[in-house]
Amino acid sequence: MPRVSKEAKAASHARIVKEAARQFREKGIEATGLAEIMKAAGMTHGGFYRHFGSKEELTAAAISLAFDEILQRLDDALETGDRDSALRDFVHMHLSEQHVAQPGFGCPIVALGSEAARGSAVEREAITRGVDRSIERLAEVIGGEADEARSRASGLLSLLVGTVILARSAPSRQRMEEILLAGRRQAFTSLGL
Amino acid sequence: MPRVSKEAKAASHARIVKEAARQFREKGIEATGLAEIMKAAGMTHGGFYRHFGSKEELTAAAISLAFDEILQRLDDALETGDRDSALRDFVHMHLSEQHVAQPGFGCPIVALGSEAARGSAVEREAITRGVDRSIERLAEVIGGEADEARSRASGLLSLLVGTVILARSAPSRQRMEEILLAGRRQAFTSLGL
DNA sequence: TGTACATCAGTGAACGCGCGTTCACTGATGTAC
DNA sequence: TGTACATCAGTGAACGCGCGTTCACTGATGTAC
Repeated sequence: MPRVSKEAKAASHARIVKEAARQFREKGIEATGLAEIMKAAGMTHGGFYRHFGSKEELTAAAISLAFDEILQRLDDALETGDRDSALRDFVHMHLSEQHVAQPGFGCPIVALGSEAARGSAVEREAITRGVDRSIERLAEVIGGEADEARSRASGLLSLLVGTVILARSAPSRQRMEEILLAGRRQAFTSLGL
Repeated sequence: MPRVSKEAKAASHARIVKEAARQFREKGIEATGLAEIMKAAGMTHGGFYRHFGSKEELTAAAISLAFDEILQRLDDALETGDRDSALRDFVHMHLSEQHVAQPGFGCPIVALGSEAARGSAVEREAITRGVDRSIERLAEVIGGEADEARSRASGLLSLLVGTVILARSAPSRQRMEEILLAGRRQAFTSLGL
């Protein structure tokens, strides 16, 4: 069948990164094989190295994509409402049962933070960069004096990340809801919403 | 050389779990080999199965030990001071540069939460049990009306866990300190300390 | 208390498996004329 | 515009490595008499 057009290659490339971003968040980086990702992208594993030099490189790209997706949601919320309602929506989205149940489409810090921080330089840079972008963007939305805004953004993000990790480790649905509710309460209180 | 006395076996067993608890938190569960753990415990890998039926079993034991250690620190803080100073100490300990720099001796939720939640049933139970114990113990220390105390405990733990994850993903020492400071501020504010 | 024997903690080699990576190959695409 | 040829995206088999697990073996420990 091969070779394939430039456009088809670009589409393949995008599918690989997209599937990687989903599967890494779902099962972890080490636990996900390149063959599984390539299969989900509709190819066999041999072609992988026409797109990436190593699994590490793909991991970095996948982490970056995951941050793009989640920050896009904040921007989307900002377009449909004012600052306060956007922040409220973002908190509700982050601290929802759906987010807890679907790690593959959720926050990369929650799903991959610990693992990526232990990874290679490119992987660490990708998560580091994403955390920095997230705090910066949240601080812009929160507004007010710069240092104060960054501090509140950092505290909010910490709370959101930690709450989802705890919720995913809850022993029952009831406990999970309790943890999410506590996180929402504290988030809204600290934001003054 | 073998066989070895009952006491010596118990000591070996304890060393294996202790080394596992440290190395798993440092490098992750999957990334740590049984041979490395056994070597650090002063043995060769072959003897492992005289102590555990599988790596999963060791993982569960190591996670439980890690929770014992960290909850002990809260109890220690309580013995040397009143409730408020114990909570302050616990927050300062959790949100310190030392904790960020030494995952091997730190919070198992931060280091292993995501990975363990994706693991086998025994691994999930260990992390789940630990999260539950932590919230319960913190709620006791916070005191007051039960549901309110649990909610505050849950929110506090979420914040502590998320802050350390973010701090470990910071791009520089300065950013790390900024994240820790923001976490401390928010923790003390929400506790009214 | 001493002796004979079974047990079993720990050793070190080996097994089997899955994984990341490599490679020869195919044939459609892109390019040079 | 058409033709000849080089390129290279994707295939599928193979390689090498590390890991969890197994196993035959050793010899000190624990036990039964």
